[in-house]
Amino acid sequence: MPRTVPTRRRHLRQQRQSSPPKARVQRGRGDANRRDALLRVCAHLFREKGFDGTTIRDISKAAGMHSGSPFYHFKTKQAMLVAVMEQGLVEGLRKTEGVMALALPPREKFERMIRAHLDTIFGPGNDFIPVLLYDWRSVTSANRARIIALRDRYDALWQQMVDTLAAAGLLRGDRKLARLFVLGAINWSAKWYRPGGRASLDHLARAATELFLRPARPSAAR
Amino acid sequence: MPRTVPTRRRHLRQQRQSSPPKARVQRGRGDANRRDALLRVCAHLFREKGFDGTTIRDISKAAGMHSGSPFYHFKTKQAMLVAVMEQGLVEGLRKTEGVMALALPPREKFERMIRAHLDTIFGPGNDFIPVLLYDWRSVTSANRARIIALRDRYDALWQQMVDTLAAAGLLRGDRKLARLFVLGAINWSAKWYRPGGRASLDHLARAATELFLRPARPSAAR
DNA sequence: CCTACCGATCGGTAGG
DNA sequence: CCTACCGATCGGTAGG
Repeated sequence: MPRTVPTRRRHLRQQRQSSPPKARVQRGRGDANRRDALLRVCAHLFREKGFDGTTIRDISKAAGMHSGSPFYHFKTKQAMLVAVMEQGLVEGLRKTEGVMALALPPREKFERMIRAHLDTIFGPGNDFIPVLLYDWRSVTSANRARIIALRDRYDALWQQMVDTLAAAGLLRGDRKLARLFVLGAINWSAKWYRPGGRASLDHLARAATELFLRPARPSAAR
Repeated sequence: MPRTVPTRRRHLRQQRQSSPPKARVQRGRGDANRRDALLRVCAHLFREKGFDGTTIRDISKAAGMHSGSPFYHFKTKQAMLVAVMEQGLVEGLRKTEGVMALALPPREKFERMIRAHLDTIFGPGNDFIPVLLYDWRSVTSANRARIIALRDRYDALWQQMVDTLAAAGLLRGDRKLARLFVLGAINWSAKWYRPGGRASLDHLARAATELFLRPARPSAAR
């Protein structure tokens, strides 16, 4: 792996120090790539070993840096955690909005929503949302608000989906609790499902749909 | 809080050292009480701050001891974690077996099972199972087997419940996945439910039953 | 991003 | 269980 243009970068930093404070992401293109790679490493390690269980030195080593270097890209370890979660939510939100926008019957759309969510959890390199799901506890209270705002948008999409299903008679019971139970069942799969096993993600999505939804009312029913 | 009979205890330890190795729980009744209290403290703190996020000094302070003292009761911090999980499983298992033994129609029994599981998660002082649910990652591979064995018995009870429901036509889809989804939905509630809020645990159990089970077939159906 | 380093903290232990 | 303590490690920083 070639270390890209170190001279240029050092030059940019000098500029930054002498110029008035102008946000911080002023570092040039190579830095942004490096930061992304570093963030992927963080997501992967946080998922595997937990935030508290992951060392700056773990991260540095996995990213091919020396132990002090991650702090060139992130101010603190906590900032790495927050960045991981935000990136995960932004991507997941984009994907979920895409599915919600499809013109599909409720049942098919529900299955696609679940499938998309499963991909967010188990897709290759998708370690960002799992970190959110399992290390929320480690997020400082000062940092929670921004993440919660994104998360609320995610929940709103799912609530909309559940309401549609309930209105169509495909799902019963308290709608808000239904949303929480459905998402919980899927999120929990991160604990037991391993990609590459017998069941595919398609199969999981199908099984969840069968479990949660009633058959389309044929003629009888209410 | 009176410090109970320290002289007696010291005496017992002397004996233990001069006698042949005879397991380790030979410490007298006062010690056992103290150990239980210590374990409750561990469970509480592990649940709140995570295993990695909890310090021996946190534990010591909350238990009213000095920093080296917990190691009189447990060999390592890891041993505390394992003890917490095992105690949680043993108690949960006992409770669940009790419900399974009841002579009830499948639907009612399912609701009771869920209610019992919710109590295991949210009941006052019940911090043991939540630690198992959220800090499995911190369990050393050498210690996993014993916990898994207990866990398998727990899962077997639930599988039996789900199979009964499926046979009665109250639940559809892959049975093993159904068990995982149902338990996942309930387990996940630890993330969002807080006791003392609007909804009671009874309400949760009812809502989950409504969501997962179909209405008893009235006359039509297969 | 590397080098060299620091103060704080952590799990654990000896010895009583 | 207390006292006194240790070696290791950790997040983070100055300075280039």
